Amino acid sequence: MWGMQPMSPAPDDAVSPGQAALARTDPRLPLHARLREVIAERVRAGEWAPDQPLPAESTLVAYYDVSLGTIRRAFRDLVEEGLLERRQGSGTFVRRASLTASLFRFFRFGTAGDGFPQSRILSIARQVGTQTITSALGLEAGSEVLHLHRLRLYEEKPVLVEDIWLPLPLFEPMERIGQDDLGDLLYPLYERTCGQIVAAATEELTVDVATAGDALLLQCARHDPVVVIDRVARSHDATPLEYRRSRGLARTFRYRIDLR
Amino acid sequence: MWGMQPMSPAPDDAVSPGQAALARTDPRLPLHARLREVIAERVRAGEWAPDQPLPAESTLVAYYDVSLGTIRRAFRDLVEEGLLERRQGSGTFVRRASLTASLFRFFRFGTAGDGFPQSRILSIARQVGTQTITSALGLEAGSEVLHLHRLRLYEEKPVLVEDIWLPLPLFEPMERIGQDDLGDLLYPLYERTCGQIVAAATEELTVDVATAGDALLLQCARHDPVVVIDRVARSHDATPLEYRRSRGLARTFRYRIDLR
DNA sequence: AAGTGGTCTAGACCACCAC
DNA sequence: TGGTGGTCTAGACCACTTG
Repeated sequence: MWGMQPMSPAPDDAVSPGQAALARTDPRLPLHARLREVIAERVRAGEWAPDQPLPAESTLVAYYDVSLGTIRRAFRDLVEEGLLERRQGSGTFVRRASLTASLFRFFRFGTAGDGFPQSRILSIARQVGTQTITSALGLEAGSEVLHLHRLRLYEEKPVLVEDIWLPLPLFEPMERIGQDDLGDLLYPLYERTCGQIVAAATEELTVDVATAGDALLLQCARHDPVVVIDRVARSHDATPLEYRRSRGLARTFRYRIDLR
Repeated sequence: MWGMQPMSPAPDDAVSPGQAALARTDPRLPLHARLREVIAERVRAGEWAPDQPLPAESTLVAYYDVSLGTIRRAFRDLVEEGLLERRQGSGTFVRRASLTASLFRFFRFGTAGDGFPQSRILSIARQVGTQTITSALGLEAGSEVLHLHRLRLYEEKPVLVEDIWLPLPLFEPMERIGQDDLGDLLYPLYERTCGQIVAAATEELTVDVATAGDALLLQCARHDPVVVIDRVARSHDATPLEYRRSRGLARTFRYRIDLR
C-alpha cells in the first residue's frame, strides 16, 4: 500500500474525504509531512476552537487511512511547531499563543517584587495609517486604523511607552470599549470583542535615544538610550492583527540567549 | 519484558554492559529517556570525536537490548537538543557548535556586501582575573587567565571591540601563538591548539554608553549608546572555556525574535 | 469505566552515501 | 554493493483524565 491511493474504483469502498484531502498534497513528500499539512490547514481555517479537542488519534487513523505512528509523527511535529498541544487523557488542542517569551519580559524592574505590570490608556482614536503602519498590517496605503496610546507601569513607575495600531474594519468594536474595560491584557479582549485570536508575533529590537515625549513619560533625560520593540501580531492564518511599537529605558533592559 | 531487566541469573545469557548502564538510570523514566541519558553521558565523556560516526542503530539495538523505535526516539531527542546530527547513508555524529546564531549576526553593516568580518588582535597577555572573570569561568578568585583584546571590522570599518578571557592552565598553548596565526576564527584554533571544543554558549545583551576607549576604537562620540554582549562559551560537559565581552554601536544593532 | 494520549515492540521496504 | 538512516505499518499494554 504505502502512501498510494488506488485510483481505480476500489472493490470494497469509495475513498473517504480524508484520503481525498491527502491525495491533493504533494506526493513526493513523506506521508507524515503531507498529513501534517492537511491538518495544519484545517487548524488555520479555524475548524476547531482553542478549547475544543481535535478528533482522537484512532478516529483520524480511520479517516485518513494511515497508521497510528504516522498520525503521531504529524502531531508531534505540529506540537513542535507550536500549532497544537497534547494533554494525555484529555486530547489534542489548538494552542493559544502565550507570548511569555516576549522581549517585554526582559526589562528588569526596580525591585524584584512579584507585582503585576499595570497599564494606563492615554488615548484611543481613528487615524489614517502612515506607510510604516499600513505596510506592517498588510493594508492598502491610506487605510484607516485605530490608534491606542498607553503607558505601562510597574509598581507605579513608568516602564514602557506603547503605540498600538489595529486594522479598522476588523477591530471596530474596540473603539466603543470604555476606558475601564481596557484592562492590562489586550489579547483576551481582542478575542472577546472581535473574535480575533493572536497566535504568533514577530518582534524586532533596536536601540534609539529618548525623544522629548519619551523623556516626559518615562521620567528620564532626553537622549538617554531607549530600547525600541516593534511587534507585529498575527492570527493562525498569518493575517496581521496588530502593530505595536514599545519604547523602554535601555538602562533596565537585559536579554539572555542560549546558543548551540 | 518492557524496561525490566531480570535480576535473577538469566537462563540464557549474562546482561551486556549496555543493559547494565541502562539499569543504573532512574527506572521511573521512560526507556527512551533513560537511553538518551546514557548516550548523552558517553558523548559528553568524549567517547566519539565530532567527525567519527556513533555505532549504527542496529548495533545499539543489540547492545542495549531495546527496540529500534526506542533508539530512534532517543536519537531524535538528542538531535533536537543539539548534541547529535544524523546524515542518511553516513551515520550519526557528535555535532560541532556552529554558533552562527551569535548576536554578532544582528549588527547591520553599512553596505549589504557579503564580505567576511575581519579581526585585529590588539594585545594578548596574562593577568589575574577579576571577580567577574573568575566567577564567569568557574575559577577560584585570583586565578590567572589569558586576556585577548581585539577589534572586529567589516569592510575596514570597526564594528565590535572585544575582550576575551581564557582559563590558564588549559589555554597555555594560545599564549605562544603568533599574531599571524590568530585569524578570524578563534574556536577552530582552540580545538587545534588546545583540544577544546566549544559546544554551546550563553549570551547576555545589555545597553550602555560609549567609554572614551570605545569612542576611540569604534570611531563614535562618548556617551553614544552601545550594545554590550557578554558570552560564556562551554564544552559539551559544560566546563566554561571562554568569557568574552563585546561592545558595538547600538545604532547598527537589530535583533529579531519570533514568538508563538 | 471509558476514552485519551504515551510507550514499546517487531518487522518491512525505501533512499541515500561511500567504497 | 553493503550499510546507513528514513518511512510506514500493526498491535500490545500503560498512565492519565474525565464522568
